[in-house]
Amino acid sequence: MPGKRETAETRKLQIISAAELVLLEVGIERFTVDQVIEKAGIGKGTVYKYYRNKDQMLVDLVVKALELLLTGFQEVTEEKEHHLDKIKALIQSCYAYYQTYPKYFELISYMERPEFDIDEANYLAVSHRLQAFTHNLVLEGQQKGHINPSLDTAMSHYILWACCVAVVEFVEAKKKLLKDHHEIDRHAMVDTFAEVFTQGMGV
Amino acid sequence: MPGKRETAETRKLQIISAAELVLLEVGIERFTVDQVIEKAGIGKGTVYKYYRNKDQMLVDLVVKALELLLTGFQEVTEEKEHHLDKIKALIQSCYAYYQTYPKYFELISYMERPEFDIDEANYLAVSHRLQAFTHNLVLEGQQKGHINPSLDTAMSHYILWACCVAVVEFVEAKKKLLKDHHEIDRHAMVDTFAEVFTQGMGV
Amino acid sequence: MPGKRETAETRKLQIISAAELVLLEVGIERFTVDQVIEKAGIGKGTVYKYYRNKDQMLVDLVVKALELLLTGFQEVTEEKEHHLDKIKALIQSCYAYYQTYPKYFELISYMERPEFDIDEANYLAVSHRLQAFTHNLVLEGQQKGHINPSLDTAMSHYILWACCVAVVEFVEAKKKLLKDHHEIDRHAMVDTFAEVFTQGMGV
Amino acid sequence: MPGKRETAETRKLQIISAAELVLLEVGIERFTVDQVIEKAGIGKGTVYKYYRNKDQMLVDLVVKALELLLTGFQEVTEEKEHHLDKIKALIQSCYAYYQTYPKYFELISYMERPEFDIDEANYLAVSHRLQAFTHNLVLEGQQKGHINPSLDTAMSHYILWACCVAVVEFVEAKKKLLKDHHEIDRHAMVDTFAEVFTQGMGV
DNA sequence: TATGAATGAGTGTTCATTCAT
DNA sequence: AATGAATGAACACTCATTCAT
Repeated sequence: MPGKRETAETRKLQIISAAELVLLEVGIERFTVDQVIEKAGIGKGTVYKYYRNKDQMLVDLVVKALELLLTGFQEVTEEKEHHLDKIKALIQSCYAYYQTYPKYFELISYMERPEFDIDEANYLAVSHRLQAFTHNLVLEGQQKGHINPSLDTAMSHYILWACCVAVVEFVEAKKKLLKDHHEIDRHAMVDTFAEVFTQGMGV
Repeated sequence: MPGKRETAETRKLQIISAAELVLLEVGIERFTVDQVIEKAGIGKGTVYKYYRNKDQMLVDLVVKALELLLTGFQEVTEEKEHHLDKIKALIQSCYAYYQTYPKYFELISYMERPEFDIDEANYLAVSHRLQAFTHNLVLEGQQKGHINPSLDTAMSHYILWACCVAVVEFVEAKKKLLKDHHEIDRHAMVDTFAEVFTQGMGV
Repeated sequence: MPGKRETAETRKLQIISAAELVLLEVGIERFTVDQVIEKAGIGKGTVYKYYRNKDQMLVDLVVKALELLLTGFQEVTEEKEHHLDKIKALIQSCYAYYQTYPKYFELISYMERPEFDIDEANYLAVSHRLQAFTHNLVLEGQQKGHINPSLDTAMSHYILWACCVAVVEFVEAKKKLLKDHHEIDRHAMVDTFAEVFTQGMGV
Repeated sequence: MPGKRETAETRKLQIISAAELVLLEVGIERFTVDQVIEKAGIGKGTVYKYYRNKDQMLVDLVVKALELLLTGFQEVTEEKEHHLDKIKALIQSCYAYYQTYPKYFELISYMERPEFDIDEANYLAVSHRLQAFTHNLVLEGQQKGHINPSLDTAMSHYILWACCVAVVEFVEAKKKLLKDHHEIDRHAMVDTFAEVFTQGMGV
């Protein structure tokens, strides 16, 4: 009985690993179940035994993507002392994440679309951890006197996260326009953005 | 078999109106030409007489959406004196726009994806006007000593625009999580965001 | 009344000239009525006043194409004395025609497809002139003792015409295979073909 | 919703049989996938499980057509001793083939159009066998002293094949004209053609 | 007479999902 | 439990022909 349970676990792992490969290869827009089963070397029906539908697979994938993002956040903030530096590092790390895993970022945005309305324990869990992490960052910053204490803590971390998303999406989307002003390189832009933002949060 | 004769102007209006209804109903992701012709009560071929392809229809739609957004920006900023107040108003206006026309906002994001690379006069024009508007806002703010002069002007307006996008997308996407803390209403969040941001840009 | 008649003639000429331009530009496979009216600068309904349908336009075009081919035949055979040389020249001229007007040749083949079964005076007329020309060539050759007199004259000219078509179509279709043996150039092939054929018809 | 389960072999046979029926009924020019699935009584998606696209179906069909043609060539030439007789028989056989399977012949021509540039093992194989067969016929004829040794072997077989195509296409296309002279029956014409041609190739 | 706006049946292709084996 | 053959609704787009003006 535990054996079967492990087999089931293994199967799901097998599927999601294949799905990950497919996603990183072709991106969410051209992601198909057929490609997944080919990569996994299993039957099509099997996928639907473990995942109610395609979207459920994507949920598992986005969980992975968010965990990776969170890990990155944790690593880069550890290295800094001052909390405004931590925040700056976090924003930069978010952009770096996009550059390394653009397909993952694409997925995260895709799954955030309102029609998804995901109600899955794993997803909610990692979302919550991400939320807790940024929340904590702001809270600690306020306790240490690095961040404006009049800012609502719960609110601040949403805004922080929003800015991370924004700077990435916008910088990339505006690639074309930026060509006209290519004296402005993207990293400088990210840095300036981080600067303004931390400035605004400071005491 | 040929239907009613209409002036070209009328027909195009009829088509784009139908397209707009479809967009507002189902969103860009489920927008199809078939739905448009059904709404408009016209033949399929007719659409392709007025629009080279589906994307051209979307361009017309996005131009409309951007013009509406820009008008909103212009109106709310006029009412303010101090440039940091203008910026704050702009950010709030952006969010209000999203609440009123969420599908339009979705469309704007959709069309910004690099694979579109739109080369249409109307689109480029309104894009440019939007760009010019935010650029000017920052520039004037710096000249009046309201905005930190060490900020690169060209860069600032990109960041400004990015933040508008961000606060909207994120606040909405996280609706679900916010339910847990619904003591935080979204407007307050937008206000705080605007506050932080203008603080960061100030002298 | 004669004025109107001439106008009608003019209109037809206008249409067919535009059609010719379109054909030579895009070929029969992508030939559309829309392109014709654009080139001609006239209304769509007008075309259907003068031509029952698209195929009738093609008939007029193929007549033009066949007349051009015949003219070529007449010119190159005039220069030769011996009738086997005339035949050889005719075969070579046919290939040259294809090289100069491939789209016309394509059209001729297209219109020869059995489902067309053209019953149009102009087409039958030029077909007949072509037939008469080759018929005469063989007949004279026989009278002068250059061509085997036991060959049925009426039959020979069909065969002659068939070979013209063949050598062209085949040489072109096999371009790819010929690359493998590109020591065999196409002109040499045409020449050899003409040689064999005249040899076979000789006394 | 999924229909009967069949072996892959059976299904492919079922599809290609339906495709064959469609081809023989309406010809290559009006051949559509929709007709095939209707004839086969299967779903549209099923076709695309077995054939990447429409063209791949046509390739399978043309392979069948070419094999049939080659078999005919082999049979009729075996019965003859002298190589010029073999060639004559081959030309006649080609015409007979056309009379029996005109739509197949049409298909063969269609697929030879340069834009196809088929890169499929089966097709290349049968093409090569056909090529080898005619090449060998000429080569042996030369070795036995039946065919003019000064003729380039590689070239001759192209010409031979070209003539086969020609005599068929032309004779049929000119059916209408022949009616005027219907004292000339088509078989006699083919015979005469074969006569002239072998005469030309002889020593 | 001339127009040209309107049509809609077709066209090849995709892919998430089902269910008999 | 695992399969994978089968499905068919969708999709964007074309173009010869019609007919009200």
